[in-house]
Amino acid sequence: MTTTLVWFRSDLRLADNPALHDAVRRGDKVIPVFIWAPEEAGAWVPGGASRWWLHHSLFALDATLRGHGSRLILRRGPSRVALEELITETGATRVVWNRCYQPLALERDREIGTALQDQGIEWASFNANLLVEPWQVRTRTGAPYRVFTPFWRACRELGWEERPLPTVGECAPVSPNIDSLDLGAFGLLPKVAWDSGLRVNWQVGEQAALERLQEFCDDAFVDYAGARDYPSRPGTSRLSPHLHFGEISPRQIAWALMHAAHTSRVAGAVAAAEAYVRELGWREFAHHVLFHYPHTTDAPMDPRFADFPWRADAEEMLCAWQRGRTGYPIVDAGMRELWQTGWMHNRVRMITASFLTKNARLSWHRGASWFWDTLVDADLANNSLGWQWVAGCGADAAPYFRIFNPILQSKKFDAAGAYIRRWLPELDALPDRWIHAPWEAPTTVQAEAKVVVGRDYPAPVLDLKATRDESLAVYRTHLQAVANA
DNA sequence: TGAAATGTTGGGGCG
DNA sequence: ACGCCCCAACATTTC
Repeated sequence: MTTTLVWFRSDLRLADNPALHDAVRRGDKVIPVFIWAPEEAGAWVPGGASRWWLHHSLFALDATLRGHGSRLILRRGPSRVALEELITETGATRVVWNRCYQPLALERDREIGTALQDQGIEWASFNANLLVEPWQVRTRTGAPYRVFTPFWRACRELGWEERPLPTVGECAPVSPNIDSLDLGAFGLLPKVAWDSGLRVNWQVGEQAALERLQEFCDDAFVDYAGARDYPSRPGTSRLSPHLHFGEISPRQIAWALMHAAHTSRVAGAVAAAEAYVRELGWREFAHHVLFHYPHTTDAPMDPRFADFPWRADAEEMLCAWQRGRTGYPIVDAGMRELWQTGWMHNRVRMITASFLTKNARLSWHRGASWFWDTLVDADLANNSLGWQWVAGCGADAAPYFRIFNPILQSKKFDAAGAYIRRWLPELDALPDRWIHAPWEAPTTVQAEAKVVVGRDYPAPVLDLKATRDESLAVYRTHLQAVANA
């Protein structure tokens, strides 16, 4: 009987897991393993919130595997060394994994594949985490896509009709002689307990992911298109961290949603499901772009922005933004939601990112780094694409003149201030009329509400109109200069 | 998945 | 009744 190492990475689930499924289907003796090798991620070592999630997800995966008669072997990297040691210890002759697409992970996996082959170890990799892999679609000229709409059309034409794989059944036990590190040895949990907000907001693991999907399919998704833009409403699926760690696959989500839509009696259910699946499409697009343009984690995709004059002397501004102390309630509410829960509503991500890159004119990279460290769903492909999109230097990016006005956005999408009040309790007593721009409230109103701007809540750190005008001028001048050069 | 500036239209107040 | 002005509401252009 073949002993097979199933190398878990970004696929911490038992259902719709092609690598695991393959090993079990063949009747191999399966040894599930996870290797903690943060140094292999280069500059993008998982941030604090991601590590917190990973800890709990590994705990959950081990528990689930134990329910199936197996267990998860934990090892420390380098990945290649750890795998080779395990091969020696277990007599495994085969290694399987599901593909990752970050530039450094791809390189590592390629090297490991070659090394295994040289040692006569069979290996196989599978697609578990994307509807369409980056090399599966090309433009007519054979180039990678740089624009979302044609990319998505090509993906739809390709189709992904295959039904998700079922969860695996009973697995052979893993010999007690095989050592596994204690999960605690990875040091993933914070040294100081800043994670209370994460604990109360999230249930980690495959089971929780499936429950959240079920909940979304049962009711919320039919209102998705109408509710997703309102941060105080529970209109989004909140599946992003589960997706990032592979506790659930995009195929499972797309399949479950389309099934729910086609059996729903609600008019427009299919259109609603498609609107959601389109967002999965942006995730696919981000992976496509990162695969073909691997430098875009750190450099702008649009070369015209290589020497863009981002503000370099605005550390105080960055700090105010990070801590949610800009004086603009919708921005601060978002940044505090992020800090406390490891997540931020997408509409507010756009507002806060526009504020940082367009109004404060700080580099998108500064924002990307902060999100990377604080988001539980931090994902290299999505994060790089999203920030470059807002900054105007990415693939299919927002044009430079698209600048969000946080006050208008706030009035439009949080009219009653429910979201603001949830994250900025100090503004609770301000009437709706003033909640979006507290500094405009008459001093008597401020006193009445016990929120004096400058004392209980920051005065605005920048002038919206002045920074907007300045930013437009800088972008225009720069792009003109580059065009003439 | 923007916002501000500028242009156009049409109803109502008014002499 | 009529022309004129004002301005809200909407449309278009510009960044």
